[in-house]
Amino acid sequence: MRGGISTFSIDVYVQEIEGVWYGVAIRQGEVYATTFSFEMEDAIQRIKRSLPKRLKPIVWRTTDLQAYTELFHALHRIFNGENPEFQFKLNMDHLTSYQKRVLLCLMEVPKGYVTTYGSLAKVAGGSARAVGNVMARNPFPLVVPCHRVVPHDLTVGNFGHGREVKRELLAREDEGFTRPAYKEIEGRKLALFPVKFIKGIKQPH
DNA sequence: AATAACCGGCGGG
DNA sequence: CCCGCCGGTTATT
Repeated sequence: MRGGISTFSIDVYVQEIEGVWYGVAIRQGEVYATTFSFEMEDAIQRIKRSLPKRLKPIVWRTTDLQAYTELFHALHRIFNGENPEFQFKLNMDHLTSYQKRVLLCLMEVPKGYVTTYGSLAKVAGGSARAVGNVMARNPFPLVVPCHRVVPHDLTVGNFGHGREVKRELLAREDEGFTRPAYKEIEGRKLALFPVKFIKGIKQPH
């Protein structure tokens, strides 16, 4: 192939659980992308968009409960506001160093809290705008919780799956926290706000 | 390789 | 509300 870098195939699996379609891209035991959608085709398209050009996706629809049951169910549990162990290795080799830095910081935001684009930028570098760019292209939605990033006025803000879905995800993640907190990352403070602080989040009663 | 256009934001008036 | 700026990424030349 003319001395160029060869292309590799990567397996893309989709599976439906309780009305939600989940998708994962896996190669040699490592996860390259995850997604969810309410339509199978959309889930496949979202996964494909996340993959680097040189990876040729091969799509499988899995109904059998074998290799990746645990992975799909972890995604489904996060979707439902739970906090499962996630022991699969994420492969971020195809991301820029800035994307990796932002996503790794974001993984420090625990369920029940949100942070802001600006605060994430202060910790990870770049600007709030740049953080927004990273969020918009997050290859691991749910696993890397980009739904936990909101504008600094604590409105819900935007979301690739629609802001109503973002609102619902956050409402289900409520842990009853009532005070802001922060997490120290490399000497800088990442702001954490209870999900209750977000404007328009339904209170459970 | 260089430049422009595009945003899931912010902050000041 | 408006506006200038933000800075990484992608599209265009």
